[in-house]
Amino acid sequence: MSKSVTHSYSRYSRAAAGLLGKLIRAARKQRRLTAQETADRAGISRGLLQRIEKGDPKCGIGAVFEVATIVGVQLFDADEAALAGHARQAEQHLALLPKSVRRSPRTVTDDF
Amino acid sequence: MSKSVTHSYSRYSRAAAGLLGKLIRAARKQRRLTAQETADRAGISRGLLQRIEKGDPKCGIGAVFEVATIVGVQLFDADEAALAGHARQAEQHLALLPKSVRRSPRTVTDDF
DNA sequence: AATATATGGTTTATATATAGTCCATTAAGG
DNA sequence: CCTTAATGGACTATATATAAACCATATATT
Repeated sequence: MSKSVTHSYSRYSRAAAGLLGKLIRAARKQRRLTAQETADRAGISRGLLQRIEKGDPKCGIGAVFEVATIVGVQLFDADEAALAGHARQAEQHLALLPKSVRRSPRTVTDDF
Repeated sequence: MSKSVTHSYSRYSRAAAGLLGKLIRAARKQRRLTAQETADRAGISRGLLQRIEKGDPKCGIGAVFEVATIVGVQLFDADEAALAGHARQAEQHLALLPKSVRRSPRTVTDDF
């Protein structure tokens, strides 16, 4: 038990995770899906689903997205086709940028 | 090494995680942020940032959202205020739904 | 009201994510 | 070019997420 670092997240991140959890829970209820059934379909445990719906930031993003998909919460406002399009666009954008960022010698613009 | 279950995610979930990673990476380059610097600001390791940008579904959603916020990728199209609004709305919606879903007695509609 | 079931919250054991190194490669900028 | 830094990819130790089983409570349905 050397030293737990207890990472803390920004208010926004916590709010985002919490919101997503609430949306998922609302969507699940709307579809009248049992927690157990939803967890089974997602291939996760009921306990993990509880934490996801509670907005626990330590849940794997894959599990969260999986559940979101199952209960019908759309990420990015998109269907899979649009998803692919976005990905392509993101990649093209990347191609135009330098492959590695190099900081300017003078101390960086780290303004607060 | 008893038995790794190797959970598999749906195509959509994987696509979503992958897209988010690409968006994050593109945004980081646009802002000319070093991987190390970004990781430092997010309070995570550079290795984890790499996995996030690669779209690894096992990354914690809190870490992903934190990085997304830092590099300026907006989730849910919203600022923090709108986030709170969404949360309120989701909660109100929940209030209207039964607190526990009950499956109809006849075998469930589990059609494949 | 009675009954059956969904949910919330524990606990424990195990798998695995993460941090923190390391090294090799690449590419930016002088 | 040459130098310096950023990146990608391994590897290890440790913290922790997850599954599974459990119990108590609340709630739906008869």
